Amino acid sequence: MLDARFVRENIALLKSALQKRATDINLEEFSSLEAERLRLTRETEDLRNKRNVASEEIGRLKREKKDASDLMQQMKAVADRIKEIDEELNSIEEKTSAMLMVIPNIPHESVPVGKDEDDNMEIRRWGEPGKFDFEPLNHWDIAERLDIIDFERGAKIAGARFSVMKGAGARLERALMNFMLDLNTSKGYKEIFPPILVNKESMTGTGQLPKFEAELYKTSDLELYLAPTAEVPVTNIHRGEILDEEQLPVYYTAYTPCFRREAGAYGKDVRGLIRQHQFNKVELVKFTKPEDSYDELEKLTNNAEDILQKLNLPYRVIVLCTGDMGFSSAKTFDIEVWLPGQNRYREISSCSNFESFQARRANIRFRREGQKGTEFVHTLNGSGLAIGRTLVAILENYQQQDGSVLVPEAIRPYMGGMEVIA
RNA sequence: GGAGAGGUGGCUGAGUGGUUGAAAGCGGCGGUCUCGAAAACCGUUGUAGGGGCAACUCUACCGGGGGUUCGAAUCCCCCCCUCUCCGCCA
Repeated sequence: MLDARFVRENIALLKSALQKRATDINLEEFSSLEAERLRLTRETEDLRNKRNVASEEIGRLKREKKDASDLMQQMKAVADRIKEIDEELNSIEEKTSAMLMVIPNIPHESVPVGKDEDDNMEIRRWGEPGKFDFEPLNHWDIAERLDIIDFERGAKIAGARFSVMKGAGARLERALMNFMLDLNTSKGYKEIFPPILVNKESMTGTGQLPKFEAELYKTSDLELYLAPTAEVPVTNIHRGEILDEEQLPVYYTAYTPCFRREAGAYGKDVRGLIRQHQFNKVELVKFTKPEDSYDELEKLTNNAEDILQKLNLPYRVIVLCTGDMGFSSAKTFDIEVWLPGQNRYREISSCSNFESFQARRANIRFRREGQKGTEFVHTLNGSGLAIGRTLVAILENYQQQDGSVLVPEAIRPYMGGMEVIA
């Protein structure tokens, strides 16, 4: 969420920023509603002041056993008027906050302007895509041959886009979680295991609601949603809090399952593990001072890359253009891993700086040493990494001609020393 | 699920419907004292939004939302959360 005052005072700037993001919000309407809101606020505050003064006087008169019925009569009228204005104010605020809630974040100046994913820019590559002297298979073919992922039974149990991990596949899934959590915590991220069901306030705090309800699973008898990413519960840890300057930056890492409806992705990635309704992910989350957040974004991205390097998986880093960025983000780097079975790079991590956008929604502030007042923190997060897609990358990059898959050295300790899945 | 108790400032904890933004204590900050520190003493110490160049001033906030009243932390209703006991359960 953007600051209401900022919006009404920067209409022009916003217009061009929002154009870049291919959204249309009626900013003039917002502005005039805001002006009305301010006018009414002043009026009601004046009336309240009048009433407060009079009420005190009434109290004094009564203590002195004098008649106050005249004044009380007058204040009754004032109270009615206050009520009237407040109702008007409520309806205006409902509108303005609803508008404010669906305005996306303003892209950082370093973000390339573009329309869609074709305008994203590659920043760097690491590793060489491996050469195979046989035709590399898709991960679902590899997995089915090894009987480590069962898509059919996943569909039977739950539906399309669900799967059952079995044997060495299940073990590998677990090994990857532990490997990533251990690596992340060794870099100073505190391990978190949060609730996976979250309330509406949390979803609103990080920006999933109110705009993206269709992407979320919601429980029927309770107002609880299944988290689509650990970003939601972990960022909301500090919702409504004022942090001390010396606490910052705060680093968290969390493994959680993630649940996404994938509405509107009907034709996409229907086979395999790439796009599932339920998947596992290890997330990195940071709370920083505003002046540090872009350095911290670089570091966070590097931390995610390090996981791929330790697994010796080739990848590239791209910066998303204005048209492809998520709603809440000011700047996003995607890390894409090389998948020989698809002969292309696929997203495996998305690292974003939300600046104060989420912090303002979730009201997460900090206080500078020796200074009056508070400021919003900047929040960041990135996958470190998506487990299922990492497993896919391992299967495809480490596959051998005989259909077996080598276990990357870094995770052999987590696999009980297993060197090959056959 | 049943029965009860309670949610007040960074923390502990008072609060009869009328200077209560809120006693007191602790903590924090500043000062006096000291070579320095502790102790003691004095002072200060919430957030947000309006107005003003500023000093300052107004408004709101005592879990959340409604209501009663000239006036609500205090009374009424709904919701949320915490605690205790019983039952059930991993």
